[in-house]
Amino acid sequence: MYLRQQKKLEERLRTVLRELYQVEVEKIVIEQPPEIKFGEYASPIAFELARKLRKAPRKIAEEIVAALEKVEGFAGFEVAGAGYINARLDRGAAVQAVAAGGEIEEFAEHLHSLVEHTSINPNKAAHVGHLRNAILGDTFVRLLRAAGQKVDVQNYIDNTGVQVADIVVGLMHLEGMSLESVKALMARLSARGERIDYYCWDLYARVSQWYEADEEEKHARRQVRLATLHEIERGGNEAAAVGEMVSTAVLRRHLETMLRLGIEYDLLPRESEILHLKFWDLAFEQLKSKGVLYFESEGKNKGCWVMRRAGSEAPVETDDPEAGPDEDAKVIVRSNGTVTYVGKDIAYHLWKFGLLGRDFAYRRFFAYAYHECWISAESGEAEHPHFGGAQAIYNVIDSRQSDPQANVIEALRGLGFAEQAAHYTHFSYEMVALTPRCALELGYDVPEEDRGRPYIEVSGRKGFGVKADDLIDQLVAATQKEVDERHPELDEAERRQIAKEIAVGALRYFMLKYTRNSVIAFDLRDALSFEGETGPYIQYAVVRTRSIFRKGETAADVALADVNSVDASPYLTGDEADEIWQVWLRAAKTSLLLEQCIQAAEPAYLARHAFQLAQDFSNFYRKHHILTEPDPARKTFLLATAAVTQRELIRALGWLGISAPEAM
RNA sequence: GCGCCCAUAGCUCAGUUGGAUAGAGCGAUUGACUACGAAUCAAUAGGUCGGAGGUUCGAAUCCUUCUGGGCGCGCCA
Repeated sequence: MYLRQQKKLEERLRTVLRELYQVEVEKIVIEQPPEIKFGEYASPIAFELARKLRKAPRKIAEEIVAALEKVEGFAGFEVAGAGYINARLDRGAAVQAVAAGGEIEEFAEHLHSLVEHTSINPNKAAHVGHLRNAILGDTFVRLLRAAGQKVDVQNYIDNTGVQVADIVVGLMHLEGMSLESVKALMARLSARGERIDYYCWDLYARVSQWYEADEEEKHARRQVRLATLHEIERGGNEAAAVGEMVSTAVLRRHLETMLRLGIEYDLLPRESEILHLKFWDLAFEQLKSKGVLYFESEGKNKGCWVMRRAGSEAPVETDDPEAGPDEDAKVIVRSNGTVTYVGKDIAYHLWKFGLLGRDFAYRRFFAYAYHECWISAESGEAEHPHFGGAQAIYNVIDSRQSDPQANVIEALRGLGFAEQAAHYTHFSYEMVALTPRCALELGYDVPEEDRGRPYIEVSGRKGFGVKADDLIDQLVAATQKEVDERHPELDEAERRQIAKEIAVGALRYFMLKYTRNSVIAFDLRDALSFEGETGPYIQYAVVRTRSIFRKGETAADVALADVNSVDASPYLTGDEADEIWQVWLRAAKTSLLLEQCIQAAEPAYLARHAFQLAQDFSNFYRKHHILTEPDPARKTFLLATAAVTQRELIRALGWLGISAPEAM
């Protein structure tokens, strides 16, 4: 409702400005006044026009207000302060509109989008940093779908990279295992109920140390690593088979971990197929023919195919032979003929946009309750969904990779795909780090020089960090304890279900409440908190509304339909009424928030909005007792207030991937 | 050396395109369960928005510069 009225007001203002002053204003700024008593919308447009029209802002505002006359849905307009134009909604009409309209008001373009997130190297357990990535990505997927977009969810698997090679080195060289004994190890772990990704977490840290441990052996050990990597890339040998087996098992564990948080994928494209299906060869031809890549015959990059780095100045046309080569250029093909990471990424992104001219084969990999997750393959099933060929893509990748991401975009633009480049979003976010205090509490050795730092980066290589499953386990244990104490009357299965929902709500909200470019200095105590600005606080508000309808022997949808027969306006004026109106106003803004979140690629806005609505409701709930209200018309209205809160909170929580339990 | 990000209450963070008196949560102090569930609510204290200039009717927000911190910048992936 709020967004629709805002657009109406915008249009009306535009018309008035045209008629009064013959001016076209590109952007009409409309905001919410600092206090609800000033109305629901405010525009400082008169200030902006003051200079152009050589007139006092207050005078302009008065003229505009006079010209606005009557606009449907608005109670009136007035001038305030030095020249603000304030608009008041017709509150009674607004309540009816909000109660009746449960649908999303405005849709962004109906694009076919592709969101890639999670993308954990399949060589160790997922940790808190990966959780931030997956939760951000999954939430954004839900937002896009809510806005009517068709979205494919992809989780890119680097199954042939150095990190997997490190695990293979660990198994085959440190542990002296063969393919058969690795199989036996996996069977043993599985029989004991141990997690393969946890085993790899420790092994990976050991291997990383082993490379560095002995100065004399260092070079030889690096050679082992490199040789293993090449065997894995080539395929068809024992190291590759071990890598394939272990990385696939770890990948399954990642999918299970994420499923605990309600996160699902449609496709797992793997690097092994990008290599073996020779995606790069096709991309290379395009890049060469369009002149994006050129062969360097001089300087430090002699013998390489390079491209101009994103953000660097276009080379000045010069005949000066002394100018020399662009030493800052990005190497895409090495002098030994192998392609770099960015090169492979360019090929992969051409595929994402349907511009490569080749496709993966596909196999079913993982079954969810309502759909299946597919994986790339060299040869696969004849029938499969269509993947790739998206109009817009979002890559959820941490901010440290902004340079390589910019280079991929630059390559697309160089190839003439300006439209695609414009719809390529590096959905970047800052890392999750541990506070030194938290690291110490978890039993890690923190070097003296690090103790004064604000935070310490999580590192899989060092085995330093909080594993995702451990964190979820701890959260579930903590919520289980609370639920058991509060609800001895419920049976165990119900209590377990509630505890799980609250734990997921706490974790997802914790990861979403920070804006993307703020580093999360992870603190276990904050993450385990269920009070204040947390997921459980919002869930609790919903539980309260459920309880009201249960006790009142009615239902939210009935309450929303009933308010139709009541004139709510008497209950919406005066100081006492402002806090009730505040609930309706906030509830009316969900569509606006959806639009803003998508436009800014920032889920945190919605997280905050949901919290504020829960807070408005809690405030209202304390002051106005619904079920004992003697005036039947007013009671109907108060019930509808609880109902609209419930409807909007459940919807917003759903987009955040958080469910609302029946009790808690 | 170059590039990107950050600095707002004791702590953790909001403040979206520049707009009215800079807001939350936690922590602190005080109060509220004989009414819909206290995982709650109310109240109080707490700020030269890192420093200095500038642009503007108006700056936490934009520009310049300095300080302090983080992250990138490879013929690694």
